[in-house]
Amino acid sequence: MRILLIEDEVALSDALVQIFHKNKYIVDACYDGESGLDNALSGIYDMIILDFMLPKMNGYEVLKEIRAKKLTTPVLMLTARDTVTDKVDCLDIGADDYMTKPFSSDELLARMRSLYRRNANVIFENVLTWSDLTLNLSTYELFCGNNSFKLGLKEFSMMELFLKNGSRILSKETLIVKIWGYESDAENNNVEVYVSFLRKKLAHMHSKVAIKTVRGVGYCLEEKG
Amino acid sequence: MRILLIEDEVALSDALVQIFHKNKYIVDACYDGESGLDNALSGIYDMIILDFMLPKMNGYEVLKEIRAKKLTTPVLMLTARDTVTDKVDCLDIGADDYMTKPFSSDELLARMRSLYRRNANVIFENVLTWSDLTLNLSTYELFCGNNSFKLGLKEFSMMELFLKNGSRILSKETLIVKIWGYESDAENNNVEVYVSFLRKKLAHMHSKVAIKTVRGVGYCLEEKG
DNA sequence: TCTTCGATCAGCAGAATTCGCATACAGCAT
DNA sequence: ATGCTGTATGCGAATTCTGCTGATCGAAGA
Repeated sequence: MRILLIEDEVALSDALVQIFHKNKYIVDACYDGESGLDNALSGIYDMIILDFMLPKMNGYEVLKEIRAKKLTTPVLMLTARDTVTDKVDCLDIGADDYMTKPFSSDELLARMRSLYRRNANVIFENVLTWSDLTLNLSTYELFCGNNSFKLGLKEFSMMELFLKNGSRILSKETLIVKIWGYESDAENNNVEVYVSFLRKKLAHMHSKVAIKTVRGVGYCLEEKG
Repeated sequence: MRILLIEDEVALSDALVQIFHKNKYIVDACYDGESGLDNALSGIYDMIILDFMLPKMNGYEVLKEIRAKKLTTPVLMLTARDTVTDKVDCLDIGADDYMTKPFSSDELLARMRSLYRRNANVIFENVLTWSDLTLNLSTYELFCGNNSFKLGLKEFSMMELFLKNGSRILSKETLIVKIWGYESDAENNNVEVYVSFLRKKLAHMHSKVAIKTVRGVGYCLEEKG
């Protein structure tokens, strides 16, 4: 697991880096908001540990910018500010957890494990992967080996849902609600058409993955071979 | 969002139910560990709020059992115990967040939103088990040991009913209503045909479970050996 | 206890109908 | 113009249903 630590108190930062190393994590440390944001946007991290009080740009702004750029990396806020509104604000703009100083390193590690466990194999470097498929969430490109396709918005949304759910079956109603929205008059046929488009592209790329239909129920991904 | 609240302090439970209602969440409340676990295993919830100190079975045990049954519903622990080891233990056996009493309801709601947001597009794994059989409600797969079968829609609905009712007898009329719907001209023979399909698959998997016919009444599951 | 008879059930195979697929085309926005 | 999106249609496939035959069960009477 690769971690980005954004924390300006050098003593604390160093201590955490040591602890993370002991736990076999790869860590990069930043000491101000701007460089933290730059590094975060590289998209290579599995988790970001973010302090609130930072030089140049505070943690709240960094987090906001990260989410505005559609980066989905899990963020754990780590701060001395413990008012409820601070916590609520951060959680609501996209933080995944929030710990107040002073804190126990064991608890921090446990919370990181918990967060990572739930998102394991789902999002890595801001792309979604499943079997030999990789979907870039920023460019809407779908990769399989050396081949790639740029997907349209609807195709992309559908592929995203499939990749996030793997072999779990998604009903057409679910797909309609998640892709076209709760109130829409999209019909089953719309789903079928886009499934057909995606299948065509998967075949072109010789992917091992196929979209399997479960008659009367919905669709799911399936790995061939 | 449908929430299961497992909390034995009635005053707190009632207050939370009110708060959840205000936020348009659907809530079911349980007051002890055993009934909480039963309800959790139904698999219909999007999130579980779980107290630690509970009659009959404590929260730790409930959580352990939930994860042992491969249920992936997010669980937020809510408890008076605030030692680090308690937190670490719970997070490591599968809790997604941990709050200590007393807590702010606003923070609770924010943490719930955060947890829900991150998993918004993921269908949680839900399974039903009885004896050596496990039915994955997300993939329509029926497992027995290493063997598995993908079930069709009607087979699946029937198996789901059987597993939910265990050794309780289900009449053909009940099965018809639940599988084919209230208004349908499906006849007893339809039920018999699908019972036969399922029996064939159970035999193939060498399951200890058999569908027993109770002549003139209906069917139920039976464990052999 | 054994036998008999009617009712109920299992299992198969082929028919039917629903459901899904692919393609074509029109509308719209960029 | 180009590409994305939504709608319509006929074909194809798989599940689901129906009808039938033989098997099994259980009650009642000898």
